[in-house]
Amino acid sequence: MAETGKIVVRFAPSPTGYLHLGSARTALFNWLYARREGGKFLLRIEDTDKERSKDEFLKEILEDLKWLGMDFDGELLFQSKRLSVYKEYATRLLDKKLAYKEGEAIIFKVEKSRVIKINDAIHGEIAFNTDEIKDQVLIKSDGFPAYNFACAVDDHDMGITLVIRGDDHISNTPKQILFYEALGFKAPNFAHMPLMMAKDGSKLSKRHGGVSIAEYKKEGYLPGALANYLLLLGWSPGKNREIINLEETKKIFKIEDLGNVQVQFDIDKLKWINGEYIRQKSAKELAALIKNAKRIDAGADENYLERVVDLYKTRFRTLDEFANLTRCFFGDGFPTDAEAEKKREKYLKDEKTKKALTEFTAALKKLENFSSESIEKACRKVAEEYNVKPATVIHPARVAISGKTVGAGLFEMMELLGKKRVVERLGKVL
RNA sequence: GACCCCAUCGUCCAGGGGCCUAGGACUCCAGAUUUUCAUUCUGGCAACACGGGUUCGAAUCCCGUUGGGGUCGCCA
Repeated sequence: MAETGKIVVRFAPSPTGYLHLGSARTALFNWLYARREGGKFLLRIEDTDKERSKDEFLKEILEDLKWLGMDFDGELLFQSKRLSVYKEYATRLLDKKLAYKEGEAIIFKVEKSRVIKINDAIHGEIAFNTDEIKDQVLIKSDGFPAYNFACAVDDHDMGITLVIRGDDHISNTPKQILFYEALGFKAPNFAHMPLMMAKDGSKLSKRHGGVSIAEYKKEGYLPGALANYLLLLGWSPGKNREIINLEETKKIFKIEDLGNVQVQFDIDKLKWINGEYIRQKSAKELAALIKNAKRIDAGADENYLERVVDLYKTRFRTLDEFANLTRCFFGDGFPTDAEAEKKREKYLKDEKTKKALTEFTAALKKLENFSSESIEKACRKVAEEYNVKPATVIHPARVAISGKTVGAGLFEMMELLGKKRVVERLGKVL
């Protein structure tokens, strides 16, 4: 199967769960390495756990990889379809007396007091004494191969030249090397990447919020931004650069540049990067994304949606944030924040302010050209008449029309909402 | 516990013997702009884990300690 002289790497998920942030990062570095070296990026499905493997997980994993921007070469390889291959190799070891049977299972006999050395591309030399390694199951009683055996056999058969995987596999490596030796195969090279932990240094888990790529997709993170962030964990483009896309990265990525230090996932930085990517996109592109993801209920007019996006472009870092921020533009059922309501009431307790706002509302009603410019003119005029700062009118007005104390410029918001809705909403609080 | 990996601001990354009174980014704080928020701009807080060596000189090399992490399944 293997072409000589060519770089071949693989990503080998087991379809027993969704694609995890950590696995996605591993996949990304594999993909980058393959693309940079002009090699192949293969996908192998490790579905030897009959109970836990599910089609829906596989489907989602494939979808998420694609979403993040990775493509793979060749056919998918399913371990569950290669049972006879593993059995044959195991039988070979049985014949050579390197393994023995225990019931239906086939067990590999580990020779004691040997030193197995790995030359890891990230960690350098790592040595193990085989005294630390127990005899290894090759074929389980159910006829399925054990993980390490299937992994070694497949990496060989697929012609893998470099295995890039997490540090949690370091201790599996000497076992696999033993299998390569016994089978008479040349072992691939290895690169073990330090693991990703939660922000507090503990294991990345559900309690720390999202761990699956699907969740970030759902919350409205952009794939390029997520990939960019993951890239920065253990790698750097240099020159103090932070924002870099996959296209550019695949031209400069080198496996030697991978860090050997454990990293922590920081949602704040991800959000910042996502915000950067959002600001790079046009309102049109963002509107399309928002529409596709059904982020807003109303079947809003495209042009209108684009204008809302434009107004809020610097104010949201995820599509979810956009949806929460702009509910008042897509129907009258928007909620009013408790704090905002308090502020509005406080403003309107002042008689002068209330009168000014009433007058402002009346002026708006009479406006023929409901543009932000003329709205602003009207606002300033009223403020002057009542001898109050424009802000005194503006703040309660914003709460009235949007339910929030924060948002875009009031006059632009009003123009976009249109006279009818604005006057109605102001009337309700006066 | 045994074996293995790791150690620069809270986090990510740069720095790999003199260029380091350690640089950038996120976060946080302050200021400017502004109708709020955000954006943008300016400034600030904040780190070489500790102890021994080696060396004229160590964040950088070596050893140890401590700390964190991983693995010890007929899970993958």
